[in-house]
Amino acid sequence: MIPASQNAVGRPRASSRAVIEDAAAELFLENTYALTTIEHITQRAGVSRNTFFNYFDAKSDVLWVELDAAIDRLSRELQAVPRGRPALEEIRAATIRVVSDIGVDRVPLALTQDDVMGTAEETRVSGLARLARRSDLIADFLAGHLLRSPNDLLVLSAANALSGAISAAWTVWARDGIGRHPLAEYMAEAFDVVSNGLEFALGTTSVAE
Amino acid sequence: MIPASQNAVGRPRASSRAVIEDAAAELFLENTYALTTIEHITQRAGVSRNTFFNYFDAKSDVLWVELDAAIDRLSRELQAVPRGRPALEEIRAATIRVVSDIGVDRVPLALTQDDVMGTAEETRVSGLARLARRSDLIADFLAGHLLRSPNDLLVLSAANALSGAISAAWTVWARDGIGRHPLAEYMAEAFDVVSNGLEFALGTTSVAE
DNA sequence: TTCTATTGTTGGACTCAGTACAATATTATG
DNA sequence: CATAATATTGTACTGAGTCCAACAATAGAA
Repeated sequence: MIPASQNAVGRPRASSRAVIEDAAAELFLENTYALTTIEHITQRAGVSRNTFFNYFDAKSDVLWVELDAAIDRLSRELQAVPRGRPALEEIRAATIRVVSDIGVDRVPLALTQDDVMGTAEETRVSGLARLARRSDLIADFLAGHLLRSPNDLLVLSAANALSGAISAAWTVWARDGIGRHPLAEYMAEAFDVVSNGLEFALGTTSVAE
Repeated sequence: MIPASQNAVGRPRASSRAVIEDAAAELFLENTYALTTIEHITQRAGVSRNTFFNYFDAKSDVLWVELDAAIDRLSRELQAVPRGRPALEEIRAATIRVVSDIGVDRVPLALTQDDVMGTAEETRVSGLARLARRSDLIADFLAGHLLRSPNDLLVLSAANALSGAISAAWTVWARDGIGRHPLAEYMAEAFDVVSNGLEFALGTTSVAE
């Protein structure tokens, strides 16, 4: 409930959205995601409970701010691709472009601090919604560029597989500890796996014991 | 609240679980998933609200009974595969085995009646949890058979891609209208896409306008 | 049969996410 | 300064999911 006038002079007042994000990030780390209520967050942020819902549709949205932004960018990048280009290559290039400026600073909360925040299940489900959104984007793109229906089995399989691989890159990057290698490297490797085929990537036979 | 004694003589009393499932299926169709409360379901089923939670952890679980069973079976099938076998082939075979006896009768509620039940978003999120579980199964299997970590990027990418393709097969099968072709056929095609590689499946260049 | 342990079912009280809507404050714009 | 647009708040509500203690039903042993 600290009024803006108590801020240092001249300093621009932080937007409610940013204040809420910061408060949430702190509390998730202190008390885990599950034990943090929206009321806690808004109390610390010094706003009313309803203000939270002005900026987020769900508690879990705060976890995925960065990823959502990345998916938004991917969407714009894909829309900008002219027809006639090799579809798979363009998806790969767009994905890596979007991801290449994601550094140690801007990372989805959920990914890096998953263990700290406990209850991976809680966060996973909401994360999966992002996977689905990305699948939709890619499916639409593929459908447009291959002149097929977005409900086509080939299109859907490919879109889901690609989105899954992208997810894997994010996940492993985070688990390895961001900063080891840039995310773009993981992304490229994950793409290769599905592009070239699992048959090729995994080999035809598994390791004997 | 109808006591069992009012049932026809000799007929074995239906388990609460089945009664709840049936009531839910009816109500979802009548009023959509979103507008059906757990109280509605249990009232029609003639049990108390708490009994619902004896059998299901969440309202959405009722939608996925069949799919959950299929994933359980997949898990058992994979565990039974001896070491040294070609991993990808075995996953493919196990998946198709599991799916081959799924007919018009036993279908996840959520898939077939998605439009009827309205609000696909609601159902999608819970469905994604199944995709994740299947990814985990496959990742564990691959890790074991390739002697790699389940957190390995190759393993995770492959697992996610496969699980995504499997999802696509279910989805398209349902959208096409079950009964057109057996699910196993869709499944085989979806597998081919990721196994042989998207590069191959999609071609290197897209269609020009 | 009767006693007993186990399992299934219920009631009740509770927390919290998310929604709806009207009222008020704040800011921008003429 | 007046007015419109936007941000914020208060209040009241629904419904999912949890917890726990009480109670009913059933099976098995004696």
